[in-house]
Amino acid sequence: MKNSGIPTLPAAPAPEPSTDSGPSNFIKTLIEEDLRAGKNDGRVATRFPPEPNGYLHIGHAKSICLNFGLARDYNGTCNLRFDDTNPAKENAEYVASIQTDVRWLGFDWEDRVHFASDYFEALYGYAVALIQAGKAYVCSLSADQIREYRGTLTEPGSPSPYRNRSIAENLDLFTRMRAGEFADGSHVLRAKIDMAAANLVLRDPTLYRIRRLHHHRTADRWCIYPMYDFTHCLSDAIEGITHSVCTMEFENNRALYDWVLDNLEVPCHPQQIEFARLNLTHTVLSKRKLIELVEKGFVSGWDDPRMPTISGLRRRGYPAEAIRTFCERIGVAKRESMVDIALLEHCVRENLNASAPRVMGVLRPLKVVIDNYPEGQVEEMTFLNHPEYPERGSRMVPFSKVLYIERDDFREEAPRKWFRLAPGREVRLRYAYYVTCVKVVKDAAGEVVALHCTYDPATRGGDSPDGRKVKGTLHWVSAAHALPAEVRLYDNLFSEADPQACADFEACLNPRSLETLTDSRVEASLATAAAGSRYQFERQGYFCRDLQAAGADRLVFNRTVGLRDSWAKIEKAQQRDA
RNA sequence: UGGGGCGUCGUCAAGCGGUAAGACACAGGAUUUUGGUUCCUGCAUUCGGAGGUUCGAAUCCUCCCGCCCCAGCCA
Repeated sequence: MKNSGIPTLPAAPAPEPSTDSGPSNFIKTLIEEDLRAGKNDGRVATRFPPEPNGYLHIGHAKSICLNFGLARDYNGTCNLRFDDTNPAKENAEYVASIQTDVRWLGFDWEDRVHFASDYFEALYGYAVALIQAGKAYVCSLSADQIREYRGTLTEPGSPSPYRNRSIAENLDLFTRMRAGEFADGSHVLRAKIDMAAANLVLRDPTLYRIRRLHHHRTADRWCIYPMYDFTHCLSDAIEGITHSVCTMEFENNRALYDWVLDNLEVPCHPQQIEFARLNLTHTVLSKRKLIELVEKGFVSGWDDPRMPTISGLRRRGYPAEAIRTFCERIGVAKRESMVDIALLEHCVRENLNASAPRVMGVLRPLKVVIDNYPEGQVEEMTFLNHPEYPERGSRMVPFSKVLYIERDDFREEAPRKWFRLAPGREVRLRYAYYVTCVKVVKDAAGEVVALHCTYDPATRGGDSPDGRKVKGTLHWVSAAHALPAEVRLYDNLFSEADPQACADFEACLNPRSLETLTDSRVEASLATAAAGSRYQFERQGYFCRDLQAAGADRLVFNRTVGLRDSWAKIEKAQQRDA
């Protein structure tokens, strides 16, 4: 620092702890306490345990960022584990998509992909051990009867008539369950805990059920499948997980998680910690609802750019880094919350503003003829790829007599504070010339079909030597040089902030969530845009070349998110005041 | 009328007995060849409510109120 002669300031305060691991939260606090107490030999091991029964969404991203983030922050590990104990709902397509999505989000499980189904044999052994300890029994009540015996929230349950079968009989029955001697649903294995427990989860929970279903990994080797509560805690213990992070709805299940581990000889006893799942305005994040949107055709598929799925957001053009930033900013706590989707969009704009090259795209073209521009002349104008970073270079864009500008940039009758084009008004064409509107051409229906302007040759590049100021700057494209493109404008899937609260959630769907523009024009440099590459169409928003349509004969761009639009706000306020 | 959890700005969220961080949103203003970006400024005398303890309470105690989860052979 140069000596400015300014008196020395008091010593600077100690630097804040490094922030690159993100803000703290109650889980980090807890882990730090464990570390200080020397628990788990200072080891931190987490896991992300999806059930492969659907595509991952932004809510899962919160959990992924949390679990992998914890491992990163404390020099630990995070496993990817598929909780695949219910073959009725799970399949290999989901397994594949989940791996793609976690990787795309930027996380690496190295060689630690696991499947609960890999533990089926071990789990069976644990079940046998429980039976031998007199802590589990085969129950031959029907599902309906089990429910009746369970009691209610306020009344205790009553013991199953099979509760006191001998260990030998239980062992025999359980062996035969595995051997396929019994029909589906005829018997289950239950833990013998307490039918009067205030926590319903502890009223002799089912551990195994008979299901003759083909499993995507174990094929037809098993006809009995373990339940979540039995599987999850043991899988955690087998993998040496230290902190088993899950969402709040599993809080009641923690008692059972602990019971199983306390009543079996296991390598370790991980700690289950619950946090609140993410809710986002104007969308739904329940797998059931998401599946419904796909199956009823309200969207084109799991990766429809309107979907809150990772694959949808990816196709929409959301950078993985922006999603990670979002997950960091929303924090981690236990209270139920509803995050404004505006925060997600903010993170996306913030990321794209810095990274996306600027480009010209006219969404709804309006023809403009420059009357005093020489017929047949073409000038190459210099456009900056990113005005804030001149080092990112520039490119040449052709200018000619016939151009397209945005329809929205012209008004026959200029409202108050209108900076854009109107009859007699002068504006700047970005990086080109000042032009003045001298004539409006309409068709028989009175629709404006073209504009005639004059240009000021002295303003080449967009600056006027006489210091004359112009308030509006418009983007444009040369009619003869631009490329036709299809542009898809996306908006919130639901018009209501909380679609869950809608009596009929289908009625809350936003009818304008997708608008397809088939006659847009983009600058020629976009011809070679890679699938998935992102640009800012100046003054419009951020767009991404569609992943699916990239191979087609025409250019297709998806609007990731629009730019903030303060003119829209001004106009809205004017209408309100009127 | 059972058990578990949660109530701090419009929305998230710090705070852990010493006198309410931050972000988004919103509202002003400055700069601007994107009405973008950036930059200033404003935005909870009060922490669900009522009592109490204390020199001092969002933080401790008591009672009350509200919201969420649990009665799958789902996860």
